[in-house]
Amino acid sequence: MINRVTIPLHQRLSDELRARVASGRWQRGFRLPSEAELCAEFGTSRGPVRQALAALRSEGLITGGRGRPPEVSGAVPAQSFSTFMSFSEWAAGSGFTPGQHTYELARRPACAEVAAMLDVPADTPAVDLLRLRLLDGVPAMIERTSFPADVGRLLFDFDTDSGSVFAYLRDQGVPLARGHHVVDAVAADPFDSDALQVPEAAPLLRERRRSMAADGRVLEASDDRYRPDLVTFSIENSLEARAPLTRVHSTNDATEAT
Amino acid sequence: MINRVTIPLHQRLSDELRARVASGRWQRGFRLPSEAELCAEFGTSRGPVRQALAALRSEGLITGGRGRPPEVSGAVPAQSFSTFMSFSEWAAGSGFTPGQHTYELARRPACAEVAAMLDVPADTPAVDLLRLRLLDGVPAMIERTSFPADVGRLLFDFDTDSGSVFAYLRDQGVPLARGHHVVDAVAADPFDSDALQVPEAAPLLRERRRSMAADGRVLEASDDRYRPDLVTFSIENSLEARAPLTRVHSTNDATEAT
DNA sequence: TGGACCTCGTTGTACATACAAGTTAACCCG
DNA sequence: CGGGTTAACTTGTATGTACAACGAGGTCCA
Repeated sequence: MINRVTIPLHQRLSDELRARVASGRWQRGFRLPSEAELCAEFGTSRGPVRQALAALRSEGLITGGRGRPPEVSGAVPAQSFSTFMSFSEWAAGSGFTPGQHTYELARRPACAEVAAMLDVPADTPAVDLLRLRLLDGVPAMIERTSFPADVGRLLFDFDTDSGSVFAYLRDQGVPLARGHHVVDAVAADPFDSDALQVPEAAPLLRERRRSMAADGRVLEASDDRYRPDLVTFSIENSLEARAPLTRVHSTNDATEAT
Repeated sequence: MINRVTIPLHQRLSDELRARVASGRWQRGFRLPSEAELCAEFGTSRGPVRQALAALRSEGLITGGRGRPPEVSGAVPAQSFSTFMSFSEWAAGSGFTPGQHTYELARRPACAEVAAMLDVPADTPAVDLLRLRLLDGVPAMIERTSFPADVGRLLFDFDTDSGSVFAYLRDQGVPLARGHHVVDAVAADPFDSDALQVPEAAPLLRERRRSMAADGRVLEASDDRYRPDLVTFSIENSLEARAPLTRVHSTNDATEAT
């Protein structure tokens, strides 16, 4: 039974503060109320307020230090687990219409590479999914995903052209809990260049991902290749907060600071 | 005057715990002592202990939840601000010998791109630094960095072939506090391919960086191009902890989990 | 023997308090 | 009028307490 009646107070606070920033009510540079004022407004003690502010700070949304009330940094906010894991959710949240075209959904014995990524013996049954992902109808990413058979089996009851595999699997109870990502660059192979409409051997931004359950079992492994003129990754770090990573639609320059 | 006599308790605790993991005394999967035991060991209250554990958790070093003592996750630990900002520090910490060869250190009016990155008017005096970075003597990265004149001026008193510009500037009192990074992929231009010893138009992993003071003034802007077979970026995220980003030496595969 | 149940230990959440450290703004004096 | 000092305010750090939520392991009964 799912028991979601009690949302912790500090989380409700951080959600509320996040919403005020997102709505534009609190603009960049806005000096937010002191902890004491927030306590008074929400009728709580300092603990939850500080916990909520710490969460926003770790996301890079606010800055500030001892003696000075926090300020809205206006930086790119860090992305939650599901937003970072799901292309569809990320695209929708960024104001684009995500799309997809499925080339292949196949069950076959795992080849050596797939077996290594899924952490299973070679020739174990696996399910491979090959899709082209679109942003507002424009080809943006080639997605080569493999699943263990018991997870991939679910996909044959799902229209992979309809939307988010991540959301579907989560709704089916697949306990995705952690992700490990490696980002590098590769040259487009003939298939990539044709699908993404770029010259052959053009540089692509590649994210290799392994998604795991809490106990470490690999539930999904993927090789995603992005058109770097369309999608990049962005990081904010500072002396206080370590670097959270976000995937960002690249508007052909890195100098979007106003 | 630098006043560093008092290191906060929770930070000493997290440093100690981090050290135990790094030393191998606490291996992957090790179930660490309960909060009560840690309190007893260090003679503190639960507050600092929880603060230290929260720091480790946000770095992805430990996992765990309600009712279950935390466990060492064995994941790639997040990198601190200075480790992530400094190629030299990162390389040394990863077990490599960093090296560098300076092509050019020049003072000239900022061109349009540099001016935009540094957030100054065009033709403002700026200092450009062009260096090849090495790992164990192997070309790994091309670094094109620009500084405002008052910061770059310091470099003319520094041997840019000797080591870390980041550490030098920090020691000179330059208050680097925040970084904004954008990662994408580009094709090697003729100069890149010659310096990095890769074919022309080979894909390179690019990190564009703007380093700022706490008040937002840009103190450094850089375009770093990595050989993707030598350096990649790595991210761990989870339902609890958002994604910190790390730069990782790529050992030609992404499946280094044992 | 096996399964349901309960208890105990552990972490998450929340409140109250106190002091230290840094920032800001007002104030006073030259 | 300007500059330095001071006082008030704000956040960081730390302690203590209490209860809720959850997991694991043992116990008891069928």
